[in-house]
Amino acid sequence: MGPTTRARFVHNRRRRRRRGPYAVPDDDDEEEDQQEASSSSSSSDEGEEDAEEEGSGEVDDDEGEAAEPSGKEEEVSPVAAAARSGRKASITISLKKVCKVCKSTGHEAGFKGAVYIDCPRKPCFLCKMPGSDTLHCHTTLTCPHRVAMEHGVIPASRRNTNTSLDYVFQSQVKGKIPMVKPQFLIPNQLECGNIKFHQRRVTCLEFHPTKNNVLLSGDKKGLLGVWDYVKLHEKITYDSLHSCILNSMKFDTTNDGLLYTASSDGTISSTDLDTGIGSSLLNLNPNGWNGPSTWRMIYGMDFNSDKGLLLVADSFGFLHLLDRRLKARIGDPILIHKKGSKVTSLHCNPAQPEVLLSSGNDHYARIWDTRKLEPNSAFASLAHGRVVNSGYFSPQSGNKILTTCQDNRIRVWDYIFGNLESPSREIVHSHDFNRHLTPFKAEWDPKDHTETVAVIGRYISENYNGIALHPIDFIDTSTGKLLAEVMDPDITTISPVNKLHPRDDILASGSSRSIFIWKPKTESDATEERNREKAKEFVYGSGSRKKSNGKHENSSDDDSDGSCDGKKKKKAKKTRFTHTIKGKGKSKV
DNA sequence: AATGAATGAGCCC
DNA sequence: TGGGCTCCCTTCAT
Repeated sequence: MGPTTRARFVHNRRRRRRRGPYAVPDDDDEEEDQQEASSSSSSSDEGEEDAEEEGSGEVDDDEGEAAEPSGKEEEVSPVAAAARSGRKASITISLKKVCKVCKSTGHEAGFKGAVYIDCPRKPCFLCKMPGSDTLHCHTTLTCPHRVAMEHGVIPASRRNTNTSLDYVFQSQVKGKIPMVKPQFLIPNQLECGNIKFHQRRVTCLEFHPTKNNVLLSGDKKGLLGVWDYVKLHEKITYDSLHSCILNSMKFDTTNDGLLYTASSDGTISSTDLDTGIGSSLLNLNPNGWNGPSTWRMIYGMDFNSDKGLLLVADSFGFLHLLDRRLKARIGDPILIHKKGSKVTSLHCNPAQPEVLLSSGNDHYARIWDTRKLEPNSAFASLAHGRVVNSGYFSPQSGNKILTTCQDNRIRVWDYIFGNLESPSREIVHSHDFNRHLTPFKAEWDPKDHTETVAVIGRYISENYNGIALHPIDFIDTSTGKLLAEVMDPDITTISPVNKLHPRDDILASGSSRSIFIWKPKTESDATEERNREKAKEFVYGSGSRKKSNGKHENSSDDDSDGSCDGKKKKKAKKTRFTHTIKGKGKSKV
């Protein structure tokens, strides 16, 4: 914590608190104001200490501080801080624990070992209900949705239940779903990991539609990687397709070799993967950079195979239609989300390609008929609590909708032609984020005929025997039940990008700059693992939440991978990848 | 080991 | 409507 931070801290005491949809009640601010006035003593536990803080003036209790390992904030001279802020030195000294989140005393937030201790004054980080110091409330650690994930479902408040239409819908849905659910294998065993193939974080993944072991990946720099994860050394990268974030990839369903890519540079590229020849299909910024207010970025894209149409949405709320053969735009752009707001994703219905689902920063997901597109002609507008990261029709019947919203809820609509006023289910799940990460997107398992299983990375960590890990969650969207948590003690980073193989039981995940391939555990894997665990006195994947003192062991991730990477770097600049992990028996150098 | 930067949405004025 | 400020479990490089 630097001196400037300290200065900001002093300054911040005057700030207005942000009020989100689930913001804590007002008394929080009032209390803070009282502290500022330092006149009346607060009724809270911290009151005494606050008074001490404000009143004690120049004295710094160094002796008391020495025993406080986490009292970093106090080490900075307030005089220096004040000097930097250009004001006369008004000395603010905290003697006791200071919460780095709410800046008040008496408690501390942050990691204690692998367990994150919440600030009791803040909303639950998972379900966003008010913090534990307010009436009837809890912190993230004790959130009912966390303790038992299967209780994370909030049933929809369906006013029109039991209408005759509902029965019709139900029977129609049921008619399309095979009654016998095939055995579902969770790809929970780390097969291989490719390290620093990408120089920036992975933003999208896609399996090749016909070549079974080929995975494509895009990153924040616009690099496209094509990788055969069985023949580990077969890798091709394209670095000149895009100049920044590769947001979406789609194969031409009529030509497997043709890949369309959408980027925040405002262009759509078409690349022939057999010849490596690429061409630009669309450029929304033909006049170059004229500042952020005019720069158009492309996030959502999908391909309508019936019409040979490419649907593209920009960061100003507009939808563009593109004829693939003519390589020309069709008609004028149409406003499909709030003007000036980002359209985050597009998806054509697999059963009826003219039906389009769009998601946006304007807190809505919308269903459109692309045959009669006009502004405000949406078939339905699905309201969400915050930004909608993604929306997908179910992969086979196209009858369901799955959305991921930054209000930490996954929403499911069971029948798109039914009552869409409110979702059939809301599933509380941690996937909101604050900058720096690729947005989380819950995605259907394309192989699941029952159209219930979805996969999504988890933001908040769980303490798995002393290591804070961020699992990749498999969720039963019909019940909200957590089917599986996929993680590995060597992967301590968050995996926001996940893709399930269209035919095999394989999961590809993108975590920061690395890509990982997961397969189901075989019997021998399981035995081997049990033995290893025994040896290590380490019960992996039990989901038990024991206290421990190992914080994020990020170093373990970097240790072997980084050193390997370093050696590779000397050899060849471009071939930075090829380091693989098989299983979890990693030897540290 | 501490620190800062990259970076986007929400909210306030 | 736009600029400015803030933010909670990041990640990585220096």
